[in-house]
Amino acid sequence: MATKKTSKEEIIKESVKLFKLKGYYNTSMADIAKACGLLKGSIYHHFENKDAIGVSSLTYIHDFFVKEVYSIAYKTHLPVTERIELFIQKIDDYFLHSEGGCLFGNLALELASEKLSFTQVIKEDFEAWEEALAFMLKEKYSDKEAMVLAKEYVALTQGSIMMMNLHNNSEQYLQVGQKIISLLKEES
Amino acid sequence: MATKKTSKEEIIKESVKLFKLKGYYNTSMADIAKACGLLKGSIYHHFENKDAIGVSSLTYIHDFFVKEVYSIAYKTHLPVTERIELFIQKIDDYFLHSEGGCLFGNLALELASEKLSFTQVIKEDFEAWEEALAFMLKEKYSDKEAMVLAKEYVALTQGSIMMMNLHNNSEQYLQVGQKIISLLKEES
Amino acid sequence: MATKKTSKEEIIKESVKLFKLKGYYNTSMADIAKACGLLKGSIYHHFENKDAIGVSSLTYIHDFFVKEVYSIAYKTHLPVTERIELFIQKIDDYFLHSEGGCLFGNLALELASEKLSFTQVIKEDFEAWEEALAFMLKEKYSDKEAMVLAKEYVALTQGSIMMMNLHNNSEQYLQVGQKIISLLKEES
Amino acid sequence: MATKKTSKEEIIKESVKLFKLKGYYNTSMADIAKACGLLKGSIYHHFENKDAIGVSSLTYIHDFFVKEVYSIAYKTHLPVTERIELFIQKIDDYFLHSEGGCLFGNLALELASEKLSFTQVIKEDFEAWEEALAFMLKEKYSDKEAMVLAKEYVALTQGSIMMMNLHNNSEQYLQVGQKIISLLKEES
DNA sequence: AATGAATGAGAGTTCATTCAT
DNA sequence: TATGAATGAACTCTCATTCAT
Repeated sequence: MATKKTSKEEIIKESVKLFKLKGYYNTSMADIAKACGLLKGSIYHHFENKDAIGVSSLTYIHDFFVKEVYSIAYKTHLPVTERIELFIQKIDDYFLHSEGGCLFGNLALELASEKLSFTQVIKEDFEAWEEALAFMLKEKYSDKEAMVLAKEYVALTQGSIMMMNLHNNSEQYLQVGQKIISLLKEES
Repeated sequence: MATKKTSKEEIIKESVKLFKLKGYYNTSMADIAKACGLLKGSIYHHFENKDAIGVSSLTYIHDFFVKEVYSIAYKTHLPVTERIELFIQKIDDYFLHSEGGCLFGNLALELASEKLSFTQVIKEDFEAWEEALAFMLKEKYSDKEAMVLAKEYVALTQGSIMMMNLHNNSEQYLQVGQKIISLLKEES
Repeated sequence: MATKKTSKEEIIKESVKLFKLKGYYNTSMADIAKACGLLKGSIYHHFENKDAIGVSSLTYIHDFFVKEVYSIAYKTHLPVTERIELFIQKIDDYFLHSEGGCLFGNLALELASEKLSFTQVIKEDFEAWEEALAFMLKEKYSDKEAMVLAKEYVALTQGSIMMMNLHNNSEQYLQVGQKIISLLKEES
Repeated sequence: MATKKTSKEEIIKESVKLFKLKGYYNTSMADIAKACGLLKGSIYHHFENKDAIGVSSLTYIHDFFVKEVYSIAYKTHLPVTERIELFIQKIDDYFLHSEGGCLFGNLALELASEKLSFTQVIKEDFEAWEEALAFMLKEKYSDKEAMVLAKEYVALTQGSIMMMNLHNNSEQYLQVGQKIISLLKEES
């Protein structure tokens, strides 16, 4: 479903990389422009300002996760054990190859109290993630239990990405996915 | 004209608040100075540069946790159930009243790949936290299991603080501490 | 509100004037900008930093002297007496109308032990000057004598410019050129 | 005739060293204080401001030269050949061991058009130097010739110090003194 | 006399943004 | 659409100077 690969998308892709690695404030418009082979003035043909790039970057990643990952939870023609494994697989694939960790987590901590338009998208993503997980967990747990477990596992995943990022070491991270899977696979 | 006798510790305290709420790059020397009732130039009387304030802020909080929190784990004259409850109590007290979340977590995500002198202190703190937790868990679990659980709970705590911060809602956070306590209190 | 199309060369020309009159450290980026009708931030569009302006200024003057003055020495189709007169004429023309003296001499004394990239260009210029003079003097003197005389006359010229500058009086300076000419014109 | 070695003199001595090596504007009050083992605020007990240190430094060196060097010219109970040799000897002793060159020459070029109180002292020194030399040269040359030669040799000395300083090489400098001596010693 | 905290101006530099070409 | 020159505000940091202690 890859779309036109417009310049706009290229700018977003490069911005995502930079925001993850360098942070939002520490990434300049010149950094973004350089990464795209442009001059900084030229970016304003595509985005109104830096914040617009920030929001678009978050939305871009959010859309990817909704379409490619969270949607898996709702493919009820597949058994839930298969769905949860696919779900975790996709998430692991993404974060184990994502230099700089998770854009949502990073910007959540850097900008939480300052840029409300950003936190809005971040919250929406985390909620979609939690709901998708909870939807699957409800096959075995009560609605309330499922939601609590889902929230816990999203938080744990974010904390693990933070540690993985800090230590440049993915060992610990991997066990998170397996724990989630086992929540549904273990015989009760 | 002159003399207000601002101490290094005062500057650090104000900086910690600002760094947590606004982030590192988004906090200016003028912001810090203003919070201390000084002009921006005056801060350089106390700190060589902004990075020195950053490292000192991290070290200040780290020292507090080592002395006031992590040390509890090693007070072996107390029963482990009492120690873990005190330990969690102290951590909860801190983070439930800490506007802007956890300085270590926030700066870890904002600066991980950019300021190695910062990540050094952050790593040290997380390791001290993990070791203190593991030390208590070893009363009931193998050395290896204890360390795995400790790492998991530190990550989970960080992730929970992130969510609490994002949603301005402490509900979910509180259950993390209780889960850790129950790891040691439940009859096996 | 933009666009005045200031060229690099314009900035260099104004900088040379200012550096000669006020010295390097005492000339601010704002001074340079103002002389060019710009704001200080705008200069960074043309030069990476102040030192780059300094080196470019020295190089600009050096290139002028190489092309317009020192080259005269090597126009061997002209008799040496004509060459030396032209050579001295050009140098006099320059320094008698150069407010603030000689950029090379001034910056040599202000920055000799601090900015090695500057002293490099300054040395190169003085050496080119000495070699050009020596090349002409070799028509009447041995290689060694010619070089000694050349070095002496460059030093004397620099000292004379210093005095001319200090006293706002060109009398003494003018005799230096005549002495050099007479070195080649007098019957031995 | 060494006087009380007051703090004031110490500050001047350190300032002279720093001004010669780093230039006037590039030497901060903190630099001077540090060199004296003081804090920068303390200097203001001895000097009203930085310019006062600058003028005092120039005057200090000027007084030294008047008393120890230029005075030699007027000791008419000695033969002029002995006087000129002593004179040159003293000057060579000074400049061959003077890191950073000549304070008068350096500040002349850095501050000529900016600090008139400085140029005043500098001019006075150079004039005293020229007059002392001329006084001796008058034994063999007309008044006018003597003055012209004296001015020429002071300028040449300054130019030579500049080159010596720039190249970190004293070879060429030494011949200047000998040339002056030979002006009086050669049989006509 | 010396200290050390503070000042206030200004240094060099960066940055998001604008806009004529 | 892209460029590149310019803006103006803000940034980190330095400096000469002041003054209560």
